[in-house]
Amino acid sequence: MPELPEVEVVRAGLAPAIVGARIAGVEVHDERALTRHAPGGAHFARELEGRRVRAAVRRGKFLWFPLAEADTAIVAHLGMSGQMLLRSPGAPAERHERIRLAIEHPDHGELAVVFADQRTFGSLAIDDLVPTSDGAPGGFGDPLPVVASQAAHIGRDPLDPAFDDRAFRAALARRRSAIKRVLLDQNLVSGIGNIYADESLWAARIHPETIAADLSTRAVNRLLAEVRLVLQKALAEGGTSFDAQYVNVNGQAGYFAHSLNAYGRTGEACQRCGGPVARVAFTNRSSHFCPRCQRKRRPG
DNA sequence: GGAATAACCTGGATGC
DNA sequence: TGCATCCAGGTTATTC
Repeated sequence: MPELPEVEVVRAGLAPAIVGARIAGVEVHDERALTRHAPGGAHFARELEGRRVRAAVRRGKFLWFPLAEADTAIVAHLGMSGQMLLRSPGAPAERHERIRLAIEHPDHGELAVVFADQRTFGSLAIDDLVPTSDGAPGGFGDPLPVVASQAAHIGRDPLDPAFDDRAFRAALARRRSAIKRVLLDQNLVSGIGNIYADESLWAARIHPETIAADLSTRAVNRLLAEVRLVLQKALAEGGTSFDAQYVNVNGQAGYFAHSLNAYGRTGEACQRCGGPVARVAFTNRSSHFCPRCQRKRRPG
């Protein structure tokens, strides 16, 4: 499931090939991949053909590719199973291929950027760039203070230099929801999904059902530090892959699944205390944690 | 405005 | 073997 590390691996892999490239052709195989682009496939293709890509940018799980000499960008969200793959021109269609961009790069020649998506929760769109509310760069990969409008509502991610730790602590102090739910709220802090929420809470020894406002300042600081460590480590290992759902632009899996301590380890011994890792229902998904060393604490 | 929940979707795993 | 059901989960609309 692509979360911040997986999306960043995709961005970093695409950037050398797509930045500076001219879009020579667009093939839309499945309009469901354009649910965020209301005018439809023909409009999407017409607007992109002949344009040049200026940058490859990410905030949280959103990617966008600003177009040169324009205030617009191609915005991409991978959803649960989206992939962006670099292929040779004329390469056979990928399974679940939805959209293909033919590009021409001044150094790398002709390439194909393939958007494939099994569960069709992901999408591409052409979107307006709008000024950031804080004047800082819109995301990683572009120094300009603009952000794709579809990503403007989400918070900055914990690895963003402009992330405001103090505002995050203040927001948590107002929330009476479980900390796990708050970590998944992209409006507050972006880039964290179910896997890295479980891993960060395990590392910080915080029970996922702890009310956010009940966490001490010290606990919130510890959690933020662990969130950053977990994301950076996952990024260094190429992200988390359980199956073919997440791969980099070359179709290769990441290695962080081998480093998980809580997520997907139901019944196994906790790497810290030896107790069994538990799995409990959490809204319409699951939480994994160690009941022995992630105890619910009294407020304060 | 905050909080909670359902719906969207496909394919692998599981049970009968 | 074949069919039905469950499960995975990011985002958003809806409801309270």
